[in-house]
Amino acid sequence: MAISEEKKIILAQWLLDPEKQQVVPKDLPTLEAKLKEFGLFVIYETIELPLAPILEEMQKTGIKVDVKVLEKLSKTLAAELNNLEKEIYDKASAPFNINSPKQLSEVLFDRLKIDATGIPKRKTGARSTDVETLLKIKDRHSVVAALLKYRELFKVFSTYVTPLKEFVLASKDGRIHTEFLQTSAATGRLASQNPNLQNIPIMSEWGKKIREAFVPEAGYTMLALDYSQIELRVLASVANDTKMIEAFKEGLDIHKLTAANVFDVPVEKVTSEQRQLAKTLNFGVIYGMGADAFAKTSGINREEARTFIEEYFANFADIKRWHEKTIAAARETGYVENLNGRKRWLPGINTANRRFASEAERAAINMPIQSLAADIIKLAMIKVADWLKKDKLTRQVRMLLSIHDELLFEVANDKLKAVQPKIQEIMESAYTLKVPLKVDVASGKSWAEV
DNA sequence: CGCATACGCGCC
DNA sequence: AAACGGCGCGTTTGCG
Repeated sequence: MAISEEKKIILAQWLLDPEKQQVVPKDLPTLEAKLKEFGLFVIYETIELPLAPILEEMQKTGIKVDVKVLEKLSKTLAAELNNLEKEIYDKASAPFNINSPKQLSEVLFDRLKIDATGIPKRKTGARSTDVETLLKIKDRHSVVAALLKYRELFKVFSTYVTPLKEFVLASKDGRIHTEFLQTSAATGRLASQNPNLQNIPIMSEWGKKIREAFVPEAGYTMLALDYSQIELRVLASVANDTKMIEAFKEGLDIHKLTAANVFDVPVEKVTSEQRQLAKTLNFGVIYGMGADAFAKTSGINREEARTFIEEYFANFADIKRWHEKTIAAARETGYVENLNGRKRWLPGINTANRRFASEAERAAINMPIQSLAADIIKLAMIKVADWLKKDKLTRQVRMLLSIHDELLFEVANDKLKAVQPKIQEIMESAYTLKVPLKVDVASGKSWAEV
């Protein structure tokens, strides 16, 4: 499948400047010369160009949705929301627009006189009404529990159930055809829109119910393969951290090992609380998290948070050095890049405004990790698609979705047993890091089951 | 009336 | 008080 010149131009322009900070050439020959000059031609030719027709094919394929499941869900939610609405008006002694944060904050803090001390202000000065705030004041008024429930259900109803129903009905073939965006994320990740199928709920009980609506075609089975801790593996490899590399090579529980190091206890003595804290630390390091954010998400005070972070960097010294090196390089050049040369310009990195500079520093830390993980899954998609074509399996195995570290397929039932380990193998060998890549596999009769 | 913004929230 | 990276999207609200 040929790629239009127009599409090539857009891809090239995006690689040269993912956030359109600069003026980039408009004609392909000049663009390709520029790509070579900036070391971007290889990912252009070996990743982005081959990926484009694969994404087109996935969009055309779509994913089957059982509308009846959604319709049933819709009715249940509508009824429940109706009850909650009445209960909230009753407890607030007056009707108001629950979906308006402005009106809600007035009801809670002015009319019902709930104590607003310690409640964060939004940038407009309004008192926050987000979930975190509501949880804080849950014990102070009985309306709050109903509000939390309402928020959760309304989100599911308005963002997922209703629009998804519309999309299936509009498509005529019983399938939803999302659009994959190849040039919208500054890190090189894919995005999905109309509808976004990369943010379908999974955590809540309602998430499972929604995912039950995503089903394979008759005679096929859903197959999901996801990279286990890919970003942490990329971090270990990119920062060349001896201790973390060793842990992944040995197949150890990385969060438990982190806890053992940070809390200076034997691995077998690590408590579940310590492991959870270590897990937050590990993720925080990928995002360039500071002590305040860590304290907040872990429910500890700032001093403890500082101590733990210090302890973390004392143990994973190579990661600390990599952070410093990465930020220094970004200040020097004005951009960061991953191992494959993919770049992101950071205009804020040298500004005097600490807020913007810190924001750029966190992006600088995150980009080489997130973007290499994105490259790896893109390469895996290309290799899987090549294999399917070579083995004439394109009818029996359909790639449906790519969700950052996960690939979803529908596979003809009689091919499942053979195909599953093959795709797993392709994904695990798609890229060579200093640690092994691990892929978890699951299959089932709906997206909920995988 | 359409559009941009603020707020809030789902996912990785 | 906030400052944890990357997205897309629904509703409300203010503006032209």
